[in-house]
Amino acid sequence: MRYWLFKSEPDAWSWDQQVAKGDTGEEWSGVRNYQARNFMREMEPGDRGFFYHSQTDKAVVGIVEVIAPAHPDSTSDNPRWDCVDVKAVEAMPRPVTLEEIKARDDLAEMVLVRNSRLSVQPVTPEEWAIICEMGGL
DNA sequence: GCCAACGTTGGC
DNA sequence: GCCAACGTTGGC
Repeated sequence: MRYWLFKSEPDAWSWDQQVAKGDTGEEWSGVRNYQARNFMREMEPGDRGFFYHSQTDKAVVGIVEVIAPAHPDSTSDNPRWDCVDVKAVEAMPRPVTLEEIKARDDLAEMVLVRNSRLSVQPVTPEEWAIICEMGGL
């Protein structure tokens, strides 16, 4: 099982909207970036991911699970764009902010810190454990 | 609202 | 195949 991070602008798709979808989940659609798409193609059902709010929040707010492998993105006519389906698993008891993440030496190598523009990215098991602990899980 | 970083496009 | 121009993202 691998770990990931999914970034979303809360105005476009928020954690609350994800939670409202329940176990049915929702397509992680709209990604139009090859690197991000390629990561989604590597995902398998059961993989876990952080749900990160960019812009106004700039914080990891919840955990999602991949429930369907990569398939064509229904919001694109172009067959090159694939996406996975994810469902909400649980909210972070305390959101972990970008500021807190940046303040830690042991998270300095996170893609979130090094390449802030990538919207779907891998997370190492070590990073996963640290952020879960910071978030009160 | 600004700007840096990055990805994409298109002319050559 | 290179690179300049342009558009977008996201932190500040």
